[in-house]
Amino acid sequence: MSKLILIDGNSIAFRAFFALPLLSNSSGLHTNAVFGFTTMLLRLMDEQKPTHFLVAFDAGKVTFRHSEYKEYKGGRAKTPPELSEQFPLIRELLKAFSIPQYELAGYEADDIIGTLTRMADDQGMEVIVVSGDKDMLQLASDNVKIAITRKGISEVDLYDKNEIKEKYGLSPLQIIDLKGLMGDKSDNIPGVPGVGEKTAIKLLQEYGSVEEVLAHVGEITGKMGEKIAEHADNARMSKSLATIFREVPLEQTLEQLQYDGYDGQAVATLFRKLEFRSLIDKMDLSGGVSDELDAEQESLTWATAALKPDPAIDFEISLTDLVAALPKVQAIHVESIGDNPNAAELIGLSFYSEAQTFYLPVSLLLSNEATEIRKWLADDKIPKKLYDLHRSEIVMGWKGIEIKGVKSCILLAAYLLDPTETSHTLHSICSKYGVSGIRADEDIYGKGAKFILPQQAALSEHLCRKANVIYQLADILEKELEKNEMSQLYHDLELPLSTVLASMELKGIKVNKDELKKLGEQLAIKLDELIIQIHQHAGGEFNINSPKQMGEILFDRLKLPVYKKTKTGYSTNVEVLEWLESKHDIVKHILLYRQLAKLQSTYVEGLLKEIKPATGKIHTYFKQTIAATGRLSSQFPNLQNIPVRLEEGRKIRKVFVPHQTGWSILAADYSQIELRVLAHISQDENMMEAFHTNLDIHTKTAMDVFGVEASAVDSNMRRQAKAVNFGIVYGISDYGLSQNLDITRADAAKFIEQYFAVFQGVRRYMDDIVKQARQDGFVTTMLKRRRYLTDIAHSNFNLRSFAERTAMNTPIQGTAADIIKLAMVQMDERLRQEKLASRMLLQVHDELVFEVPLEEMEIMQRIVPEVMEHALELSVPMKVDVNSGASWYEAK
DNA sequence: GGTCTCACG
DNA sequence: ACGTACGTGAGACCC
Repeated sequence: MSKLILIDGNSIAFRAFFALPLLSNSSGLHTNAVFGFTTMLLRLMDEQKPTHFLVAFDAGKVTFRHSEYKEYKGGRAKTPPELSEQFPLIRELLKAFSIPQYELAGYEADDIIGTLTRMADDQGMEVIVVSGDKDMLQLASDNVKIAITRKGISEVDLYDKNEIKEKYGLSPLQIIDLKGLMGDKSDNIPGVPGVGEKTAIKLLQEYGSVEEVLAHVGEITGKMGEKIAEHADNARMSKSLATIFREVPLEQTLEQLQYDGYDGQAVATLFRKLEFRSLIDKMDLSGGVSDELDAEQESLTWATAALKPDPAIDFEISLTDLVAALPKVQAIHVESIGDNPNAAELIGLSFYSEAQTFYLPVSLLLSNEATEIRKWLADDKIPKKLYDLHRSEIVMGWKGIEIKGVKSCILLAAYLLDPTETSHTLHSICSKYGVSGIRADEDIYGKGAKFILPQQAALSEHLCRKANVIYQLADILEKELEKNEMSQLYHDLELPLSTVLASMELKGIKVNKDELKKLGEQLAIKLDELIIQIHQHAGGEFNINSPKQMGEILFDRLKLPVYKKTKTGYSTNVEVLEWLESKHDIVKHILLYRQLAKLQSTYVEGLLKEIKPATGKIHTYFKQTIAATGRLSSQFPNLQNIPVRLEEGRKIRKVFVPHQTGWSILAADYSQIELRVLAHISQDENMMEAFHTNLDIHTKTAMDVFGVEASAVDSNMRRQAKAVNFGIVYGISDYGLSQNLDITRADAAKFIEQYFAVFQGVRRYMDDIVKQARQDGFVTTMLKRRRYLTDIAHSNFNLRSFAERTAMNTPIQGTAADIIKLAMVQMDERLRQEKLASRMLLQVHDELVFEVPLEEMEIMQRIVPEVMEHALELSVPMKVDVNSGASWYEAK
């Protein structure tokens, strides 16, 4: 039997657009509505298996309904440009799927669908109408079902005649009368004021139709009757507007809507352009690319890579043959399992050459017979390409094996090309750049509890394929980097940095475990006392760690005033608690409890878990390919957020000590690196002058903003000026500043205005960078690091404002990151040159931490600031403060 | 897995 | 009219 699917194209596009976050591909094209539309199509095809198909669109702005009622659809918000630009893509999508599409001037999609529904119904065809608009329910019949999207587009409610009866107690045609009485805000159809769905249904169940209701209006008592009588004309017109016109003069015949499926190649090509990776995988289109490339595919910059034939894979190769094959190897892959590289299990290596590709399990790699292979890996003069140099060096480093001569790291390159990309797995990079030939790790290994290593043959094939695509991707990505002028950043900074980081992480930092345990015991005593006191004040026991229970105690039981709410209930954060502190004695105990509980769980217990028993050290992992600004982040554990602001927490730093007795910890931090960077980038005369004369920048800001002498700046003025400076770096807004300083928005705005009056170069920079971001779609740092800002021209104020602040902040934060990274690479080099035993241990965004033997203390005190201050020359001097002591705590 | 809270620069 | 400061990671709770 034939089955016809009719889609209301505009309605589904709108639904998809508002249901999904604003996705966009790497060229800044928004794709969320297209994506939603696509998933809808795929599901319909899969579940319904239609024999006939059509997507109808509204044509133009004016329809016959406007001549009837010119306010029809008036007051509707304009279609956001982010959606408008997607309509051509949706048309393209339908073309790729070979699905007929149709529109007709003067008519809406509803009318086209209504007409076709009538025609199909007459022929006894089964029909499914898909829309987000409940008006469509009027089309239901024995053969016609209506699918209405629910909760965005992920689910639909399928209505047939009976279900409409069940849900509304009305026949399909009475849906029109329902609209006539209750109106429709979104189409600006008035209906009868005061009549909602409930009342309308009651009336229709009693009288049957709008006309009958009006005829019996005398019987309807009270206000309701008057209202209906008064708005009788409205009701009639509304009904007429809501009626779908089913006699559209169509050129399309039902036969023309026959659907015979689609060409996978055309769809795959479009999906690649749109970067619908998950869909490409789902449809298994990625593996199917064969030798013949169609013209369209050729237009993709990197599609040719897909031409590469499958590698010849040898997993039964002898070690002797393998060594003989090494000179031709161009790419390798180091496979390891586990999130934490310092605890990951090394599985094996694969090697790619044009002639053959082979796999070497870890057991063989570590055998005596593999010396030649390890030598090859450690040979700096043999160029290699791989994916994730940083992780590979750590994993191999734990086995005592070095990798040198790496000229390409796919992960690093992909990150630099777009640091905001959510995933940089080898598989996702392949999809993005049109390289086929590997499956996702998850496909091979499963995930979570289901994780399992496959048989040797399957494992070997998967890893060999990885080495193969690494080889293919290297060229593609490096050409892109070259285009973006990022080659130097990649080769001279980020790649060497990977090695520097790996060596820091492998060394680790010594932790005084006994001291840490002692701290934990002291905390436990205080926490126990606090728990008792808090429960007493509360008049009963509850879990203080549960924000939900805490909220109930404070606001329901103790009836404290509610200051702020979260999405799910009462907010109980520090800001709220500090506001409540004077109102109840329990609050100060809670505040102290929170502070100490954080120390106990995150820092005492958390750090204890990370100490390697054999060495007493902690080995963090600095992620090099996560932060959108170019900063590093630290994991397993995070050593970039060890407490410092409050003394109780700061004591945690006492447990970070040198790994040998007689050594010291040396910490060096940049003073005001971000504001110095801002002074340089903006070339603001006043600010540059301040740094040249080595003034305290916050005091200087206070002097200028308040118009007073240095001697007249009190601590409060300096504090406010400091907050303004922070705000400037973050991309200032009066609202943000007002929150931070707890002042009115108007006062905050005045501050900012005064600030810009004296720092005019800064104002110019802020204006220019936003303009430039709008023009280019991205911003850059001094070293050409790039961040795309897809929302910079968004119609939504919040999204656009956020993008604008990001445009202001990223060049500053990112350049600061560039500078300290440069300093790290140079410092590593310098330590080697000077043959020093001192070791670099940690980086905390503007601070480097070293351990230093006594005899090197003097030279390190000199060298470290020298290297850091001159890592990159700016038009203002850099300033670095150096401190040393027995632990990180003392090095302040 | 999402939410809240809080630690750092 | 809109209603956030920029960038991270981790622990606890709760569904």
